[in-house]
Amino acid sequence: MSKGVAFLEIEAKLEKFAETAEAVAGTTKKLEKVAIVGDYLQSLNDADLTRAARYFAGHQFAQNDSRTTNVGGSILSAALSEATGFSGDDLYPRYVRLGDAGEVAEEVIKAVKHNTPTITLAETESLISRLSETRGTKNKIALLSAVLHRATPLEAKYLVKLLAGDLRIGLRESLVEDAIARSFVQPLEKVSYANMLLGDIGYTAVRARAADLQDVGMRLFHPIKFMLATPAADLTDIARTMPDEFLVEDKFDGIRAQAHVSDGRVAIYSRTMDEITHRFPELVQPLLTLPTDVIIDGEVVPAKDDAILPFSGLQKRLGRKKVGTQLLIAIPVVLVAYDLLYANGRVLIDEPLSARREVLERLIPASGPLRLSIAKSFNDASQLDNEFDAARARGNEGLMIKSPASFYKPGRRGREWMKLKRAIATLDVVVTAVEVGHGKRRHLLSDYTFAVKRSVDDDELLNIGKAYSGLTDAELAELTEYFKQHTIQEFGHGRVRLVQPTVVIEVTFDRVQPSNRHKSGFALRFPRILRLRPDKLPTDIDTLDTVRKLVDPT
DNA sequence: GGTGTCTGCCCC
DNA sequence: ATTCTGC
DNA sequence: GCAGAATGGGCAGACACC
Repeated sequence: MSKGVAFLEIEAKLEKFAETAEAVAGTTKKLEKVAIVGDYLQSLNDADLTRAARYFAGHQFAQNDSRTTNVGGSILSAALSEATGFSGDDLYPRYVRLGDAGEVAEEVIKAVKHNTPTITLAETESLISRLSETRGTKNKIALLSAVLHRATPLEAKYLVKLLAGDLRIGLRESLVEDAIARSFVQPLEKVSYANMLLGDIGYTAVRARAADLQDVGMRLFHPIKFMLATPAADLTDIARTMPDEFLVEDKFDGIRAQAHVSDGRVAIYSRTMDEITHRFPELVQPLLTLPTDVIIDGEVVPAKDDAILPFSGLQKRLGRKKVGTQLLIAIPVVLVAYDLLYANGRVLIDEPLSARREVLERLIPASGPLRLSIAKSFNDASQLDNEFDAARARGNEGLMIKSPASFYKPGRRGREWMKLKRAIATLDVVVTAVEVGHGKRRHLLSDYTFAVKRSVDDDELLNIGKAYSGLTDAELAELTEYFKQHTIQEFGHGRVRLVQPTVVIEVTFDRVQPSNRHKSGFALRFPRILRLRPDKLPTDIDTLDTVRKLVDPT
């Protein structure tokens, strides 16, 4: 409880949280959002401050808490149905119209109930916690519907949004940090640094209010955020951004990993700062043999000796509770180390990359299960074409280009690090089905399923992927009208439409994989739309044979 | 026991 | 992951 | 330049249902 502030001891209501969220959603101005959230947070006692800060950041639990509710659209809809008497068939068209499960909940609760606000943030926390403990879909539905039964429209709206995993009010964790910093008069950098290391925006808020952020420093086994790279458009983009001399490494297609080693203990963290050590047991021993305590940044890559294996193999080791011996033999992994954030009792992130690498290179061997990423110095971006091809020939994805002067900026995506990837090809395809979007795209048919044709003389269309990204809002709006007029058949109350196959688009992707997802027997990795091709007829599109030639060996 | 559906601050 | 948009 | 929003595919695990 906060010190000597008795009037704050009243239990916070979900209704008030929801009203505040509505006010945040009501403006697009960040400073206004931050002020609204900040004012509200100040009015809460410590326990509720913890909860509200988490919920505003869109989290059900603290980041360092690995629990999940395993509640999604299906359970939310069933619980809402049970609480209101509306059938799934009543709810579905509303979802299509409103594009947000929370808004559906608000609308139907308003229609059938006249509850007064009773739900507290404490109860909200307990509901979420019980949902994570409850086994069985039916039990989860019963638990949730009992709460929705006595909820006001606004309470239901934000309960559902929270459980759906996204508030959609134009507020992310970084703005919550900003609100905490401003309202408790602490430097923003200190707040976000503390949040990262504490792994809980809620506890961070409490510490910020108590002006107790000074001794939150980097510690082993508290992961820090990863520095990210900006995609390079082309080589001139690199040339104009990088200094005269820059470092170039292969870009590995694996899992980004941060390894902490100290005192006979090893922990490996993923980009979302979850501990993933148990999935890669073969890396523990090599890390333990290091002569000093370290925090290493690198990539877990599937590899047999020097040969890099495809990413698809590695996926079989993800999300697994136990990795069996067979899998360990079939898909061995190595940790390719490319940065060093801590060593010999010293924090290195505020030293230039060149200095960090110097220490790293003395520490890590060139080969074996723990190996060094080779960094070459270049002064001419035009030489990167060859280097790129060489990286691809080695089984890697492309190149990373880094300024040797760059400090390690946790959580930042700057231009001091760039990544170069290249699409292997593009395909001309025809749109066969469209779907409505969500949130602010709820009025648009924004999601396109597309097909190639079976062969040069067989026009049978075979779906191969889905994409939305790449088109502007204006193009989406225009296509929405067009597709409404060229719909063959509607499904799911207009959520999905089969359309006349007339719109040709050019799509790109990182690779083609065999898959059962689509009728073609293939799927695309990272599909995106390059442009509309009004100059092409549906009969001009690419064929399954073309696709086959692009398939990655797996 | 086999199969299909839903879920994940999943991983990319 | 990628991409577009508003600030 | 940054943050936010909305979107893709594949995988294992947990369940419901047969």
